[in-house]
Amino acid sequence: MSEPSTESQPGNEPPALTPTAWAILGYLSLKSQSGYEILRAARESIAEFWGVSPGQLYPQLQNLAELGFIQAQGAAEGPRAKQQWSLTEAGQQALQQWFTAPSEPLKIRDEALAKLFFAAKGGPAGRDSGLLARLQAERRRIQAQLDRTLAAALPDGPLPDPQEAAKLGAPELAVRYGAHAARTARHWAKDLLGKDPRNRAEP
Amino acid sequence: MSEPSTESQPGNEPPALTPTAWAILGYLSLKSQSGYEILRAARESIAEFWGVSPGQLYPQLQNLAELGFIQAQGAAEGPRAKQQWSLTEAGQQALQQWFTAPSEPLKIRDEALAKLFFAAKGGPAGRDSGLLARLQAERRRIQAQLDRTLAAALPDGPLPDPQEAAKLGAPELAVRYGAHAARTARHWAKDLLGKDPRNRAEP
DNA sequence: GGTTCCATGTAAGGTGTTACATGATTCA
DNA sequence: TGAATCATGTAACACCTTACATGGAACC
Repeated sequence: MSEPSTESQPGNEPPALTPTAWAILGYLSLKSQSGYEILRAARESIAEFWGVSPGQLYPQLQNLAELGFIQAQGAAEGPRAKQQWSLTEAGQQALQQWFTAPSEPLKIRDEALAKLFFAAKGGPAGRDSGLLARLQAERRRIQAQLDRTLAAALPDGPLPDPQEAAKLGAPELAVRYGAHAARTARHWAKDLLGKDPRNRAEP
Repeated sequence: MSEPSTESQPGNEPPALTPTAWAILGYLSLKSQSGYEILRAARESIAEFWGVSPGQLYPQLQNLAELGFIQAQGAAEGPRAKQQWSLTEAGQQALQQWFTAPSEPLKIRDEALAKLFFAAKGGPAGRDSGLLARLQAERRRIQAQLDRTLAAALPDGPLPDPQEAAKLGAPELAVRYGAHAARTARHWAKDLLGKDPRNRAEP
């Protein structure tokens, strides 16, 4: 009764969906595609911080279709024919509500860090024989993965505002932003130069 | 036949245990304690990157006891009396093997990052109305959590070698190491000064 | 004696991964 | 036609979290 409207509004609660389901809506908002294409795209972009596996994806496609958030592009031909999916109006609204809602806290499972913790805390046995050094080397590998993760979320294409990013405070993110800005500048330059045949030699 | 010995050696494969089980062995290697104490300790230290929940902990205590990696300190008195556990020789060996073995890859589930990804990729609708700015602000919060996570693994107490840490290369970890070193220096100073009554006023 | 916190344990449900099964398509 | 790859789907299992149930201990 007190609700001004039943139309979903930006401030409304998003529906309760699984992580995989949100990934589906997200990818279908970019373009209509099949489940398999979503799987491949996810593996190449968000996999590091937002895992998507087939065992979850296909059931969720059915589920989202029943909820009316996505719809099959054409009638399915044959039992296992390729099926294109597209986002519905309701799905688009749900996605916007998801964007606006507060996020789940970050979850990490980092085995190398756990080992480092216990080995460093434990008796001198742990610190013998280069164990700590090797664990730290493993941590460097993990850190590289974190870099990839952040790079995936700050892609070359659409830019966060530099002034916003500069205010973020966390040194790591600032560094990352610097790298990102440099990369983007290269791309800009490449695009601009590419339009002029005189500059074709320049990478 | 070709194995030189059946005694477990540093290079051997560790037994297949769940993450919670390794946490138990790790904490019992520091001191004998009860399941509840492990739960509390984990909440205050490794929780950010190595979750431990009661629903997993108590069954795993039984499991590890059956495997002979831990043992009950005294006979259980009453059905739900407090029970102390300690690490066995076999448990200590398993832990050492775990330290030495390669680690599972880092796993992250970061909802704010996923939103940022799709909102930035999507149409201009995503970039309207300060949405991106708000998502970036959420990222700053997440970054603070990452800082806490790393701080937990580089505690004040036992130090990784500064020269090793300096070689890590990843700027974020280097920055973190700097903060850690500063904090440790403060603690050292506090300890040293504390021994001399003339310095008691100094924090 | 009742309340509060300590402490162990269980049940239910959700999430996720892997491996496999099956059918379509393509290309040699 | 056969093999490889695309594509969908399922089953089994591992793990995790939450919420709850139960009992002991301490304190008023």
